Amino acid sequence: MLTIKFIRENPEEIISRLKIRNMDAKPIIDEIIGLDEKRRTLQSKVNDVQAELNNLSKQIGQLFKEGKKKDADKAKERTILLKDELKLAETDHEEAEKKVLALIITLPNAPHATVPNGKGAEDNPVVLTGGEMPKFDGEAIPHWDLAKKYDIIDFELGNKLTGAGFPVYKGKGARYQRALINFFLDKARESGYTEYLPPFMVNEDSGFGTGQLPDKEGQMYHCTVDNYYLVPTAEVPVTNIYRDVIVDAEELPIKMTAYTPCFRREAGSYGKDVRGLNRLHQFDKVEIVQIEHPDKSYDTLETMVAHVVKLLNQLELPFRVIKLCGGDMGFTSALTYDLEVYSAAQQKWLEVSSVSNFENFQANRLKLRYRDKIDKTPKLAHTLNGSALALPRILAALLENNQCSKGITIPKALVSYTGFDMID
RNA sequence: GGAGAGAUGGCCGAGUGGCCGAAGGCGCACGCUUGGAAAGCGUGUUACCGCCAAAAGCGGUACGUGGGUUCGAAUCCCACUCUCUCCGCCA
Repeated sequence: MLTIKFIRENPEEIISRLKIRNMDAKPIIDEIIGLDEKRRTLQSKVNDVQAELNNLSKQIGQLFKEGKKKDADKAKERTILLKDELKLAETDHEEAEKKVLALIITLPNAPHATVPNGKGAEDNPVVLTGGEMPKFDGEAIPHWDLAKKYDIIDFELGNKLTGAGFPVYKGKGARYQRALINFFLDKARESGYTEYLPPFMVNEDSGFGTGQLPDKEGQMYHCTVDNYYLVPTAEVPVTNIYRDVIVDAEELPIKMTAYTPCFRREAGSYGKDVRGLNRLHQFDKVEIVQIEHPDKSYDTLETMVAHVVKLLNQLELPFRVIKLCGGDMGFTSALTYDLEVYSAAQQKWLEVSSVSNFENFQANRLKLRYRDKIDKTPKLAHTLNGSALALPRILAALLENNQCSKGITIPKALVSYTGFDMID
């Protein structure tokens, strides 16, 4: 959520930055500013009446004490008038406030000035590539067939137990998952992130804090009996640790990592893209989250991307980093890098990580602030997060790219985690 | 699931209708003291919103949440939420 103060003070900047999202925000910004002005006028009115009322009440108490009942009764009559006036002004004020909020909440985050223009995924520029493309003599087998051949992932069994999109990992498949989770958590810890193991369900306040609610509840599984939501990403519980918190500026940056399963209803998903591990209702992911000083958040974003790049190098996967254009960015982000790995058998790039700076968009909802020694008033912090990494598509690429006549090899960096160097 | 207790500032905790944004303590900051520290003494220390170009200042709001009674509510009434304790069940 953008702050009303920033909108009020920098309307032109907001409008031009939202233009990067191909959005003409002028009408709505104008409306917000107009309503906010009205709101402030009404607040002054409310304040004045309330002040007079407070004064009168004090006087009445005093008069009673002095036994001047007549004067007190006279003052009481005046308060009756004032109370009506107050009620009216309050109602109007509340209404204006609600309208402002309702409009602001529809505004996506303002993209960073360096976000490229573009309509959709095809316009995202590649900013970095790395790793070696796999070469095969014959046809590479897609991972869903490999999974069956080596009996490591059972999709049909998942259908039986739950439904589509809930695969069952088995034997070396299950161990491979566990190895990857441990590997990712260890690497994050080595980079200075504190490991958390958060709840896998969150309440409504947490859903609102990171921006999943109120609009996107359809994407989360909802336990209606208790009104809890299954986490769609560790970002939600981990970032919400700092909801309603004021931290000392010296504590920044705060670096956290967590593994959680992620649950997504993914209402709109189609056809061949959802085969195998490409799109699931439940998947595993290690997330990295940082809370940072506004002056440093963009440098920090780069270090987070570098961390993920390092992981992909260690996994020996061919990858590319793309910068999302305005038309392809998420609602809450100011700047996002996606990291993709190349899948040999599917012959396409698969998104395995998304690293974003949200600036103060989440912090404003979370009321996550920092305080520095010089200027004592708390200010909104910046939040960032990224996948490091999401497992299923990584596993898909690892299976497909490392297949050979004898089986599927395991990257060197992982062998000490898996306890085996070949799936056969 | 059953019974009971409770929710006040960064923390502990007092406050049962006005003098309470809230005693006292802890913590924190600054100063004095000291060779240095501790102790001691003194001063200060909530957040949000509005007015103001800004600072100062002024006004308003907030004692779990929402409503009600009253000229006036932390305090009385109603509803809700959450927490804790005991019993039951259970990994």
